[in-house]
Amino acid sequence: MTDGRLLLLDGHSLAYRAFYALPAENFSTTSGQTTNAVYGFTSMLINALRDEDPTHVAVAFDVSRQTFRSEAFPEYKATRSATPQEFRGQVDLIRDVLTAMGVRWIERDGFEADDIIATLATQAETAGLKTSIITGDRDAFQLVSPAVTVLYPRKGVSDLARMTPEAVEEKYGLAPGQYADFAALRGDPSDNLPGIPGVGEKTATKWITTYGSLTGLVDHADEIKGKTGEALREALSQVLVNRRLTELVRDVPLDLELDEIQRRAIDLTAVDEIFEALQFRVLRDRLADSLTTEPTVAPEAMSVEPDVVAPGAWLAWLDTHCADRVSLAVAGSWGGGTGHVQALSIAAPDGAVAVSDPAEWTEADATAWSAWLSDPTSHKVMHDAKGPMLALWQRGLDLAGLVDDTALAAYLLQPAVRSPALGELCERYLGRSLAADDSGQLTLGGDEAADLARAAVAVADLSAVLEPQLVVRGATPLLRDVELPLATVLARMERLGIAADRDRLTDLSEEFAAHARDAEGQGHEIVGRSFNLGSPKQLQEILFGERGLPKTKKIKTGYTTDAEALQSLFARTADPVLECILRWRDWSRLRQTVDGLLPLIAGDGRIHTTFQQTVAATGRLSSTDPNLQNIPIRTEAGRRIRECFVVGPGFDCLLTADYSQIEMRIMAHLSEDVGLIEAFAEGEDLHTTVASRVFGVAAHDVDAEMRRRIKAMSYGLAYGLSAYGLSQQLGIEPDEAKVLMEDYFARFGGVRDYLQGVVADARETGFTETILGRRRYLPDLTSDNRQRREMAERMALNAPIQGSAADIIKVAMLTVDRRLRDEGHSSRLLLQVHDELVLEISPGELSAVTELVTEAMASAAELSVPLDVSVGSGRTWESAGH
DNA sequence: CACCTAGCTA
DNA sequence: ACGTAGCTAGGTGC
Repeated sequence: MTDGRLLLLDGHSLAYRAFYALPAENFSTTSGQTTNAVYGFTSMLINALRDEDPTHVAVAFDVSRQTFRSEAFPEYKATRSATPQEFRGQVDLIRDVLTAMGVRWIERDGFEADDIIATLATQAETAGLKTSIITGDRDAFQLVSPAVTVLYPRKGVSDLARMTPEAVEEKYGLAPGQYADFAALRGDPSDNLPGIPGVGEKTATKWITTYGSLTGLVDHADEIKGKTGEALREALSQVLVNRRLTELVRDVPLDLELDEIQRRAIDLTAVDEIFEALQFRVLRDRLADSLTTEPTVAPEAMSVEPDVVAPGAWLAWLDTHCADRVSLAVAGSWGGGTGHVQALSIAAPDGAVAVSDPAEWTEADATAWSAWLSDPTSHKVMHDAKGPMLALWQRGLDLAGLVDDTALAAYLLQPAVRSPALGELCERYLGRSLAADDSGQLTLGGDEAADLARAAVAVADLSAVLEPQLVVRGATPLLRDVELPLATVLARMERLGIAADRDRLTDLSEEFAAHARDAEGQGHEIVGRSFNLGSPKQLQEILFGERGLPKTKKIKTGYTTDAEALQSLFARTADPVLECILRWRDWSRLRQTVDGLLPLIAGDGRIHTTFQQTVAATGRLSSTDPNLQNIPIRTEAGRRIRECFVVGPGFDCLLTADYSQIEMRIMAHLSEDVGLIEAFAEGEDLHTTVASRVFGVAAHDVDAEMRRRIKAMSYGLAYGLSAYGLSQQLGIEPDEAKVLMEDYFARFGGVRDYLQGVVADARETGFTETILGRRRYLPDLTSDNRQRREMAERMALNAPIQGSAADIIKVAMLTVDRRLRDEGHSSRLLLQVHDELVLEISPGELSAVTELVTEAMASAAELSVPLDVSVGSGRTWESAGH
């Protein structure tokens, strides 16, 4: 039994921790039973069973306050206030949970849970077991040894400090064996054990380390000088009483063999029953996951022997094996709207696998491949097909008949997992490793053919595993009708790119750089020496050190020097260096943006971004290399960068079409708030209409400030804005912001009810959902860590709104793309910027395409308010904007 | 190379 | 601690 592991939990102390860590209002059943302590305890138990993977497990409880300690020292724990009513019943529920989970719990009259734990840990050490103890009582630190670790909840119920002998030494400067002596000297207010006046942890540690132990200290008590020495001699008898109480009993008569606390299989039916009664849906799933999720070490990759297909034999091979749905893996590279195919691999449903190098194709092979790839009735499954599609296009090969994409499928199942790389999915869903690098772009290394063949097989297996999960989830239409066809539309947009005015960008770069140099020079002159304006560290030294400016908001590395802080400093001190820094930042930022774009202008004079379809947890797209979704627009100089995105040769103009206030419209739709729906129906300026209702004045009496506040409030709502945040943004007192929010909700109560409902539902189900059923899982909604929990709540507020907007514009893009092609237009979609589409318009097509785009966007979803679209056109992105 | 700060977009 | 979702650049310290 050398590799046995014992897990011990202190039932009462952990339940107490949970009771105070988790807000009771978030944890009660519909019948009114408070469950925060049960939840927190059970959560810790499940985590520990998963993380410690014990062979033996037991939970110890205190029986009553009558113990040998209270007999020896009547004041022991006498100041503990009465157990709160809502806590008491929960201990019984915890016992029920333990019974259902097959975990033994132990209590003994006259002893505390810690004594039982000390006894079992001692027995286990003798028997050669390693022990992990989870307790909120620091007295257990005395048990720590090479064989015994204490896991002490640092904060809440999920953050455990792993107290090994080294950790105890580091934290207290003591060996675990000295802890009881130390605790006796320090005293313990929560146990009502008096300490020594003037002696805290520092002095206690010093004495113990100097004299080795309490006995050693007592022997030399007379030598200790000063007030603390006197206090020690005065309190000596109390300290010795304390010492008897802090020592844990290691030989409680338990009448229990270690065999009896061997971990048993969990009775899932019983667990389901009690978790159902406690309404612990999330925990149930977590427990089920922890039982089914297999080893952290991925097993061997499977071995695959691809067929060797002779040159000229591909037509026959494809004919024989590829009638049905097959998986296709491509090795190569792609990005920036283009790519290169190195090799292809097919895994057919009949088990046949083959790898092909296009460089070795005969003419007949090329024809066979081309026909098969472009045949929409030959169904293919791929992983992250958008990139390979670009590479295939580059070779003149078209791809059709794509019926599944495992990257998109995995993204819909778990959108919060960034980059569903094939290797990771293989380990997560198939429990085996894949010999491909993390990028998902297969590189042909050592045994290149075998690697690629393995990828093709993995894609087939993954697709088979993911598909039923999507069906259960109801996400199949989202994959089949939205994400999958969108991948092709995005690939087309990436391949097209947008034309850039290189000369103009070059001029801008020089001009912006000159302005930046100017600001830099002035800054150096004011400070009297040269320094790096781009270094927050140097700025801090100069501003807060040399120039003695008032400190700004604290950040990890000191004090912030962000624009907002510097502006407020300037308002107070008028220090001219601040103005130089801000000016330098503005110009160098613009120059940076321009300089980032210039090298990305391809040989065709166009910039080809890459749209990421599987990174944003809400369902949005993102854009990289370069990011064309954050091109400046707010400032005049910034807009000059937009002027460098131009219509390409042979086309008439660019057209931009954007949804106005789409998020507020979605809010009106989802909340069904009558007032907000009416406000949109009126067709007047939304924020003015809303303001007139909140402030109870006529629309023409709404002044700019009123409108500004309401606009900020409306937008803030969709982000989970607090009264404090609103006050910060508006520059008003928190109280005033609170009143504003109350007034707002008095008029738009449906919005408040909806927002509250979203969070409550998400806490219950574990996820939020968009209008197309796109989910976002938010396990932190039940976190005991307040910061994480509140963050998750804000995400829950925002995800359905931002995500539904993403759903809508994706549908619109599909319609626009399809209709442009179906109706014979050569105008084309180039960019998407969340609520805006940018198109390049062929001569003579402007009015038809304007109508087409407006119509497609407005009808992309049927909401209870109209979807308003505004369009503009011009020779540049800037002049097409509005 | 990873992290932080800063700043741009919707 | 206090408004969501992204991407990129430069500085800093390992």
